[in-house]
Amino acid sequence: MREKRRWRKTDIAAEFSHPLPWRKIEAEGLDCDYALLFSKDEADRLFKQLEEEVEYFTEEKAQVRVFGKLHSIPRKQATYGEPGLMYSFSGVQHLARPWTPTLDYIRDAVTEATGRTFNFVLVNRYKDGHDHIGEHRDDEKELDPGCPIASVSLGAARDFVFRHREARGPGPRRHIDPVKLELAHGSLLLMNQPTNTHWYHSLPARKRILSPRVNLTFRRIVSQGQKEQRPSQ
DNA sequence: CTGTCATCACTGCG
DNA sequence: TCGCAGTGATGACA
Repeated sequence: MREKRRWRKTDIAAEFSHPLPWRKIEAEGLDCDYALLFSKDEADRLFKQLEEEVEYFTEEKAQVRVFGKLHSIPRKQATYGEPGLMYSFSGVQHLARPWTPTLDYIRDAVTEATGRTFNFVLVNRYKDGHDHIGEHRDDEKELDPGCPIASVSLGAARDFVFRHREARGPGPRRHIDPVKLELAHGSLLLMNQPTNTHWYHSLPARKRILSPRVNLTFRRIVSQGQKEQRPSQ
């Protein structure tokens, strides 16, 4: 959540009529805020609507080469946002589709709750507990470094794990306990700076989970033009 | 142009 | 069922 901001009447009305009980999640270099954004009934409705609306990348666009072998990614992905926005991950550039009504609605609810605006969302669908994502950071260079990433969870609750970059891999430099939490149906997790520079996160497989989860990570992408604005000699 | 660095998901265990 | 170690070709960047 942003501390300093200009208050508007609509903000104040929203804050005092529906104050969200935020849980602060902190560790060395990690700063997150977690809250239940939607009631179960509303989250159920939004999940169903997204299952009808969202068009995911086809299998061939969702292949990645890892250690010399091609694999289909163990989940489905889609990107939506302002017309013309491009986003690159896993070495592939994707063009954002225009906002759907439900993504529009959820984006506005996140803005209402956080005072932040977003121009892009990455949708990840995990069809069951076999689908997962490995440790990574959301550190794409086109992201606005001052804007948190807002992660909305709908569907099956899943474990979520943060690990410090110096406490992972063979021969970790330091021992730092991982930070684990469960992302509930209808929840919102804000990942504030500098979380994504020091901590990797993953959604590990949970083979007893049989139902799908849809995750929306709202981001602010800085346009190419803005990025190139820097003082010249 | 060249070297360095980070990356992604699977298999094969324990 | 979970999680760790080990597996490298590719692109970004200085």
